[in-house]
Amino acid sequence: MPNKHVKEMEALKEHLGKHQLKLTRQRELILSAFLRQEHITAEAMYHQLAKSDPHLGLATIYRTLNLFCDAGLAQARHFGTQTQYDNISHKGHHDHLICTDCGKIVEFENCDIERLQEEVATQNGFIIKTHRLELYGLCSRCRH
Amino acid sequence: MPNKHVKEMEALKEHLGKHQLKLTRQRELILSAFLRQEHITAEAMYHQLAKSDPHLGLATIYRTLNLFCDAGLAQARHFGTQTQYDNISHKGHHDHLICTDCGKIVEFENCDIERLQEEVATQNGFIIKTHRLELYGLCSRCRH
DNA sequence: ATTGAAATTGATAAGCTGTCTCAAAATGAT
DNA sequence: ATCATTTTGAGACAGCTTATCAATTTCAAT
Ligand SMILES: [Mn+2]
Ligand SMILES: [Mn+2]
Ligand SMILES: [Zn+2]
Ligand SMILES: [Zn+2]
Repeated sequence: MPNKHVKEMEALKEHLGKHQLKLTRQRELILSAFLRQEHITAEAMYHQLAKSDPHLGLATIYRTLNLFCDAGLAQARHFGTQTQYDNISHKGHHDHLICTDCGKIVEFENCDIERLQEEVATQNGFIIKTHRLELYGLCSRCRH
Repeated sequence: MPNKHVKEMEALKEHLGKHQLKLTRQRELILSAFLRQEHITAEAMYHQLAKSDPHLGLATIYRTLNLFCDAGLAQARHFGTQTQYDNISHKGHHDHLICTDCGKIVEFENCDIERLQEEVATQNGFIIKTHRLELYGLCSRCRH
């Protein structure tokens, strides 16, 4: 576990402590791998980790990534067919631009859009809990 | 087929003609049922139509609703677990507010948001083809 | 109206992603 | 060190949608 992931490790431990959950070798391992990327699917991580840990089960990966979501370190996104687990440990809320050709994902944040969303909700008597904004198109390289 | 659905029927016929597809009793039937609602799942329509047509297959419903998507009459949305087929025949693009408590869905359109989306895309070198904006929360009734 | 190539249908098998089950192993409070 | 509790791994299972394929229907050309 690299030194730079200490803060996230602490956050996980705090969540575990609050919910009578245990810290296992697998959870440490998966956290370390997870924090190295921005978005990853359970299967992709399964294959990635199989090289060093051939007996790590896919179910454990799913369970652990979902645990990270509960702990506020990850967020599940549904860009394509498989769930992408988004690393939100060191950044706040954000939305995505997705290239339908090469799969490139760009994260962005736009306060004006967020404010207008609240406005729309208020006009309709809603109180927003979460939202999902995804822009699909072609990135600069795939456009040509 | 009610008289008021003639325009959509024509749109479907045009799509069929352009793609060497045939007009069948099932397609007419499913179109008629589809146009009576704003959003519906394939299974919901299956059960709805089973009352009058017990032999209409679920696969045919799926195939036909996907055909409507190709023809521009419908749009597939993924609010929950099942695909919702959105009737866009008589309205343009729109986004949704969804109550997580009672499932109520409100459609809205906000040009300012759309414009800001284009801005974000341009800043990142993207050209938007489609987008998805969903606001999840509590409606006025479920808030209390 | 009849023909016949091509498309469609219905029943069901299969596919895909993700969760559940459960015996064995690991954890950690005492 | 003990031992109740949690976790793991392997595979079964579940939910939703698409693929398969023989039988039927459509429709353009007689
Ligand atoms: Mn992200
Ligand atoms: Mn709609
Ligand atoms: Zn691209
Ligand atoms: Zn509600």
